[in-house]
Amino acid sequence: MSRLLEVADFGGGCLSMDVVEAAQQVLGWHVSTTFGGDLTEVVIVETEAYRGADDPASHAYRGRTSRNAAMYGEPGTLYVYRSYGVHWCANIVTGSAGEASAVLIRCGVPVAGVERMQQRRDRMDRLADGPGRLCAALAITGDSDGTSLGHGPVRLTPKRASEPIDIEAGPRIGITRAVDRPWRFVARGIDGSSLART
DNA sequence: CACCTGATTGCCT
DNA sequence: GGCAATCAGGTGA
Repeated sequence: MSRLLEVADFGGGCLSMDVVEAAQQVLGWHVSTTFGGDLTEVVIVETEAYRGADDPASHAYRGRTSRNAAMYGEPGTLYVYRSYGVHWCANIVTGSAGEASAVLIRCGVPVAGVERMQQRRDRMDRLADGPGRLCAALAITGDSDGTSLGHGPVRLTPKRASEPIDIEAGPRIGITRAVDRPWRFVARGIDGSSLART
């Protein structure tokens, strides 16, 4: 081994499993960026699963377009899209290449570079509480769409301790199709994911 | 080509 | 709680 790997093997292939399972597995993992030389990092505490062609709420439900092309890449690929023409949202591609399943990162707790994130957000709190806010705090934009979370500008790190996390499941937010699927997952007890959602 | 709809957020009344 | 910002894709004429 130890040759340059094409695909990052996150925690023993966790990202290759079903997206609904992977969305729970990545709770507690870290996402970091070093744009401008400043390290900023959060712990993932809330996710949503979007399952490729099977899922009416997925961007990939109606097939490949220029926007969702990154979803069809290898597991561990970063998919970034613009939401409502205003914000950026970051996803972790899972499953197998071509499956187009991805985990939306909805909320993170800042653990490094808090000051830098406060500058980027122009506020002191609620720095990464929401998919658009999280990308703003980490300075993730469409420029990083399609890059590898293993060796790209945006890095994903499996959690070290495998202590069980108390996971609460519920319906996904902001969608109108397949609203009955309880594919939103919140890690309780890590703190920071407790703010009201209207 | 025109119109509608979002995997959202923050500011306004 | 209401609603504007802002644009790519989906849909249908």
